[in-house]
Amino acid sequence: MTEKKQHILESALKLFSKVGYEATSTRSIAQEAGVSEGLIFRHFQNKEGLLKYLLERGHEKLEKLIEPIESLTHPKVILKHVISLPFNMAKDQKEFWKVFYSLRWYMDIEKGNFLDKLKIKVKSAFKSLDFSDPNSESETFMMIWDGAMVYILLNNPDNAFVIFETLLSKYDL
Amino acid sequence: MTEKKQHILESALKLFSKVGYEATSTRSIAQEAGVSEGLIFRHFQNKEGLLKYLLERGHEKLEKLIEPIESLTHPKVILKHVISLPFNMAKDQKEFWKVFYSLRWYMDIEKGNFLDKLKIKVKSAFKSLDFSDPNSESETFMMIWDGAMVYILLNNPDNAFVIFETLLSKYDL
Amino acid sequence: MTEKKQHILESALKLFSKVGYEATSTRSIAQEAGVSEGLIFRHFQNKEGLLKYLLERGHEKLEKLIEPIESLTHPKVILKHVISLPFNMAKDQKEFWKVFYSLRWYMDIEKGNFLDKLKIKVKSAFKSLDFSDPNSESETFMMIWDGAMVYILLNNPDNAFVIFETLLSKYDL
Amino acid sequence: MTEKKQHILESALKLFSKVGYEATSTRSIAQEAGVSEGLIFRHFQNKEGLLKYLLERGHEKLEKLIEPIESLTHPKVILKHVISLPFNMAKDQKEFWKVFYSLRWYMDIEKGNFLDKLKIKVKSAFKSLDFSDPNSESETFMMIWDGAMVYILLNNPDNAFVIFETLLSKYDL
DNA sequence: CATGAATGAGGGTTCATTCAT
DNA sequence: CATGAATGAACCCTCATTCAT
Repeated sequence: MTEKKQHILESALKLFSKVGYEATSTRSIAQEAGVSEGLIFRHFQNKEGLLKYLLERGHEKLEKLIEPIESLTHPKVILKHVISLPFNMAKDQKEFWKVFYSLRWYMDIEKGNFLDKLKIKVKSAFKSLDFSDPNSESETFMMIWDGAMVYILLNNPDNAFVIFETLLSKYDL
Repeated sequence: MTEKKQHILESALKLFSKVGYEATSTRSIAQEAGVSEGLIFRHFQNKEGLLKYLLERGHEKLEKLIEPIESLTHPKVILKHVISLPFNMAKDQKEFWKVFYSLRWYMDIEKGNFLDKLKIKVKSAFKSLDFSDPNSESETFMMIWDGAMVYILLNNPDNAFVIFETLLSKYDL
Repeated sequence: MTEKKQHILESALKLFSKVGYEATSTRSIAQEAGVSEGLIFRHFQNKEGLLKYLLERGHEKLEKLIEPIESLTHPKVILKHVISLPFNMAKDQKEFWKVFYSLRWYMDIEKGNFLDKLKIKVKSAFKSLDFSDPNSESETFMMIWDGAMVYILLNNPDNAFVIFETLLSKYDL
Repeated sequence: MTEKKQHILESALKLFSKVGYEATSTRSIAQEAGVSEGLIFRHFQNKEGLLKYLLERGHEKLEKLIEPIESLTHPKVILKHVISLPFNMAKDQKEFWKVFYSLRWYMDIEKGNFLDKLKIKVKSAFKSLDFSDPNSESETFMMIWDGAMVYILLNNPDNAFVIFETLLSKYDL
């Protein structure tokens, strides 16, 4: 990974998350990265290749986020940990999620294993807690999780903590 | 409103919701509508004008959705009614929301009064129910509402009703 | 057929025949035609579409060249008429053939019916003249015809008439 | 001549003859040769340099083809020998001629001495045979020779031998 | 109201070529 | 000798938009 390739990746993520994938020209990426336009195509084949690469790298980072959760056992701790994720994101994670969330409306972006793994963990937690329908509970929980994610990303709220607390109370966490 | 203008609107909404606003060319709209490309610009000035028009018309329809809620008084009935909205959408409403939800990531789309009115109504309901922090409660409630909306639009699930029920239980509705 | 479309066709034929299809940019065609580059694509879809159109039009013109030959009956007159074709070409026919002859090395350009029709006529002539192997004779004749065509196009010779006569003598025409 | 340089030459000849000089990218040559793109430029300065080199080497090989003819004295033997050349070509000679023949439409490729030497030899043969106009005869003969060459290269025919015989009969060879 | 020819800026991409290593 | 990262000009093509009819 050369420095310039890295620059391209950073600039692309930044621009994709700021104005959207479609609205971002390869020209603007090159400019932002201080690089010739051709270099983008040498490294990533085409614009979509660059996007794919970005998404893969994003997923890899997310996988690492999940590891500490995997080893948790107490159900309420699990749920609390999962629901806290949207409220604790680094900047580049936010950028990644913005791209991801805006793209899923029109592109087949397999969420990879990340959200699935999360849901499985959540479901087992609800099972442990003797919920009558763990399936629907986990589905609903993840739906809310998604809502929280979107809320954070779009509004960047000051009162995130209060929302978080309110959410916890719904599940007695 | 001539018939052709109507065709343009329908085609645009269909395409915007299917492939996205940016990815939809005025040419494809004209083709889909069986109309010359120039006519789009005669009627709507430019592509963005067409979008704006579409969004306004969408909001108008939504306003009508809200009217029956406005007159409700019992707080639990209000909440139930509001949270049921994502689960009861006509086809063109879905198309509208898809466009709206995908666009809000990168465009300044004033949600208009619709969501605000809904939130106000919800907040007063929580107040009536003596929740300690009606503000955060309504904020959280609408966040979940959003999550439900996205969930329905993206997954078009069979088990929507079960999710709906699960959601109701969280608020004892 | 608008005037501008006609200009594009003329410019394209001119440039294709002068520097070759591959080496001719759509930009240069537009410039030569005094037309915006986009117009080429509106009228002909893409560069290859323009070429195809040109080739078809060329073939149509050739078909007309063949008509007077079709009605001939005397075998020697037929052969003489056919072999004279390369030596009697208008400017735009020359341009067409240059494009055609340079392209056939790497592209599947079905010669259309023109050369085939010519060969059939030639074969029947050789049959009438009681040649022992009319098939090979006509094949060879057309091969020489091709050689003459190339010779004329590439060298634009002054002594074309002498060559023509020399050729006739080979077949006692 | 390193092995890699040789690979480049072979790959270039192969690709030039298959898809044409213009349509062949230096990248594709490097790939085909299993070599870095930069190496092409180290060895041949630029793409045209590579072509020139190839053409020179081709001509050198042709010179060797001519040597046995140079020493011939009997005019009919000479003519027969010359006209047989198109029908007896090795694979790489064919590749060379394809490149040569497709390029001559738009590039100044001095045919080198090969064809000239051939023509001179042919002319002297016709002189020996007391043809009234040896000049035109040799010109015409070489024109037919060219036609045969093109015919062989483009059609790769099974019946080449019959054509050859038919051609001989035209000159009582 | 409606068409469709026409534009020109900008889109993604490929190209031959250079240069530090 | 050989690589491969990097360039920037040019490529074909699509876009939203205009305008005469």
